Amino acid sequence: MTIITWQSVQAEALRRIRSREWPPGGQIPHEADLAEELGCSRGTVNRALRDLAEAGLLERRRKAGTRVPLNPVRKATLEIPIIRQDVEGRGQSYNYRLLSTREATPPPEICEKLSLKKPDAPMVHVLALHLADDAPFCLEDRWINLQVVPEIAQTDLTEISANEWLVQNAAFSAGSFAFGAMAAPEATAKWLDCPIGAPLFTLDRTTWAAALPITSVRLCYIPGYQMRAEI
Amino acid sequence: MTIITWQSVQAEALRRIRSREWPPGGQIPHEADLAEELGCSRGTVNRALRDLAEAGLLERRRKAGTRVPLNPVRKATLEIPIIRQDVEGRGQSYNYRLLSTREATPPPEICEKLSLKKPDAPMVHVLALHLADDAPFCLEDRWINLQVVPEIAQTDLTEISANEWLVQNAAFSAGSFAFGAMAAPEATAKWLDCPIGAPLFTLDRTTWAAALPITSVRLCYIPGYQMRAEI
DNA sequence: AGATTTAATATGTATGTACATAATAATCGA
DNA sequence: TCGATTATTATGTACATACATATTAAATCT
Repeated sequence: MTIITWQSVQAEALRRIRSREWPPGGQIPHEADLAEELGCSRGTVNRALRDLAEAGLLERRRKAGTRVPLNPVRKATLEIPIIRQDVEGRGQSYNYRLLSTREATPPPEICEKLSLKKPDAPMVHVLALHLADDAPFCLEDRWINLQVVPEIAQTDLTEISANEWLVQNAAFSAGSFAFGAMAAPEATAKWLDCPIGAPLFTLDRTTWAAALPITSVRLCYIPGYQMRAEI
Repeated sequence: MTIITWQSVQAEALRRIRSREWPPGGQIPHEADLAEELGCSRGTVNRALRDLAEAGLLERRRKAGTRVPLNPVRKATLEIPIIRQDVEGRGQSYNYRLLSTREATPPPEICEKLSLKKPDAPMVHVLALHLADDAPFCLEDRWINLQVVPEIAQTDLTEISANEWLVQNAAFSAGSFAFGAMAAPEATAKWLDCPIGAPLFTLDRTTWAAALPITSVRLCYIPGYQMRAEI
């Protein structure tokens, strides 16, 4: 006799969804019925189905029951590694070069990303290059809010990247990402050692501590870079 | 007196992580201790911390306990909507145009994506344009494995997009995504009504039913498109 | 001392029970 | 018949308990 775990219940539910034994749009049996049929407790079924619902493969509503959605919104889990780990995970050696730091008033588009009405105080602007096997890999263009992390002004960013420093030293509460593409401007092309106008994959990230914006960064990856995710 | 829920326990744990009350690299109290301190059962603490661990904000190991990782791998949940929903979610009207369908032998790079040694059978090749407010939005270049979904050959893809048909009619078991950027080739530029060489955000997706590859698709979005995710 | 076995321990999970919550269905009154 | 109220019901969650599992630390043996 095999033991029933919530994983095995989940696997069986997945099988029924994929085999269309539970067709799209259709209602599936109640937790209690499934528990009896599969020979386990309702808690176990609940755990299994709850996870599937979180993944978007089922829709659950109190009293209404559980159904297979007609148009599932697939949720992919994307692991956003620190660039060092991304590079080292590819079996390449990681290196980092600080290109410039300065204190300046952020331009309007950065203010907008940080939800600041107007630039009331200078921020730290960091330009840095991440290298894989000593070849350019990713150009980082970052603005850091001095009002939230004033210590950054005294930090030697030649030793540790702003990315890593912030991850290890700034309490954050929320963040948003946006992926896109852009044509390499002249300065970017120079640093990434690619033709001007080359299509670059970009990752914009803004990070918050409660209601205070900490940092906004744009990462420009070398031509050909791909970011992968599993479903 | 406020009631303790697993959400409130999770919020308190998050607060301690972010406030560095539980510093990076440090061990946090045992479930049993936390349960006593917060006035709830261990099950409730377990549920709260388990979810945080799944999100990458804690590391848990049996006997070793729970610690705050030094270099958290942030996991962003990306919702991959059907393009129709993406467009309609932006408040625009969705439209779809089938540009061409044909049966052909897939080129080597498609075979590779589908993990096929060599093309042993013809597949369906579909080219389609997704429109937002009747303007080009996204060009779809798809190959579909006839051996897995032969019904696609009899389907009228002018009415329903291959994307939607497959979501609703093909049982799938796994998939992988890759995001990137490319320069618009001449044909693509023509359909998307953008300059040749314009930087395009691309999404490659391959879908499987057990060990059988169902489809491989490349979506090319218009210049300026961004895909968003929250953390 | 070094290797192997054994004990201790923190998390992982299953169960039964009880009640909460949300949404639907049924009922009743005007 | 319509609208408001009241039951009903499926999922959501909390708890206590028990045991499983993985891992570490201690103990034991050679």
